[in-house]
Amino acid sequence: MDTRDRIIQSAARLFHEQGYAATGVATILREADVNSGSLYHFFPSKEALLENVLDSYLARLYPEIMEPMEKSEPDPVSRVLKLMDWYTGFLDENGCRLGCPVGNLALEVSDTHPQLRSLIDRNFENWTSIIHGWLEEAGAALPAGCNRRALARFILTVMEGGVMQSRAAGSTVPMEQSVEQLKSYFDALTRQAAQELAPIARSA
Amino acid sequence: MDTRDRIIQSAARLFHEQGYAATGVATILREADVNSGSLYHFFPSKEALLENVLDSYLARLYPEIMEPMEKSEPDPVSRVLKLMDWYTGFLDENGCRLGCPVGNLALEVSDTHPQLRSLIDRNFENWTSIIHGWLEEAGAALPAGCNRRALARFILTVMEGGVMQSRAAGSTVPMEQSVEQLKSYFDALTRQAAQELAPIARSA
DNA sequence: GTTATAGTTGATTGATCATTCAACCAAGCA
DNA sequence: TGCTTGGTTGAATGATCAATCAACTATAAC
Repeated sequence: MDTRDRIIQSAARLFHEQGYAATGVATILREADVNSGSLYHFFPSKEALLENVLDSYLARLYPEIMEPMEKSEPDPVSRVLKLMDWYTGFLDENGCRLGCPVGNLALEVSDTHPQLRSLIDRNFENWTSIIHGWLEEAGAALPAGCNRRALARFILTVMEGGVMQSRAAGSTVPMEQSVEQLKSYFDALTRQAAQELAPIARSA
Repeated sequence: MDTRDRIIQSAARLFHEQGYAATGVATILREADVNSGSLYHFFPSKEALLENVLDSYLARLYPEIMEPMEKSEPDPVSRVLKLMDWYTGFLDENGCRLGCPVGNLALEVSDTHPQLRSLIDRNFENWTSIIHGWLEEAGAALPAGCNRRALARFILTVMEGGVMQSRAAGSTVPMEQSVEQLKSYFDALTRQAAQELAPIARSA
């Protein structure tokens, strides 16, 4: 890996573990085994470095997380449910630490750094668009009148909110309970969709 | 207001606006119009000061936000829906900035400061317990088998996740869409509860 | 009036902060 | 061989960081 990529990788890891403000440039330099001059040769500032970290997150979401999901699970609704479990598992594997690198930055820098805010937003939009695609792919498995864009947003909302509480609790319980509720909502939606398709059938 | 309270108030405001790491003690001193010796007379460290800020959040949630809600809206289900709108309104009034002071800190310091993490958790638990109480109060308006504790957690999850995305987007749309979905879930639950109460009646 | 207690003052500490820069080096090309 | 380009070195900068502390003041107790 070349110097530039090594800097981005180290910065990404440290920003994720410690946050943006709490991470010193000196620590990034040590971690990447690079001198300060090299870092400032590639990036004009610490903020610009974070911009590149966010760019790399944006570029990697689909090929590294979403595309493998598509290949391992053909049914779009099951795939969405699987994704929820994947996030819960990720949280568990890390002992309820770290969480979402983009979400962390969203709350830390959105108000004070407009440029970064917009890049974070693009990351969220990208995530939402992919899931939106899956939900459209689900076709009649979801109710016809269901706002699938809003539903995709809602899934991200629940993932981020659940992760936040689980990190604070030091336990996966809040995340699991949130996912349980979201799945119960999904159940209601798919049941409604099934009824729309077969309006004659009735439950006892 | 005495010196100690002035320090806590200024610290709370600045931590909320800029984050914990990004806020310097010198800025707090200037804001509170206090000398450093005074601050360190009351609080042994910046971290201890944040602990007191979190204590004050914990003490103020019920009397300042939840109790007024209870007094203005007697029906517990309507009250929960009203609370969602209240958070959306708060976000809007602040131009999609600030967000939840506890949520911000949860993502910034949970991993690195165990003491603070536990205090943040207590704030979330407090919030959840109050809403859990409301949902129990709702009685048969919700399905008998519904996990009301998990549902209370879920509402907090959606609030925090929605606020995060709205701050990143600089727009209330993500928050509104998330609340819309949550209300639709609530609708499904109350409809189910109504059916449990009147099992004979059927829809066309 | 004396003495203790609680709180205030603000200069000072050494560490760490992000950033700069002149010197240096290796590879490619003339 | 000399020149250019892209990258590296690491000491140095001034600002800001959290925290300290000895001196000082106001209040209350006796």
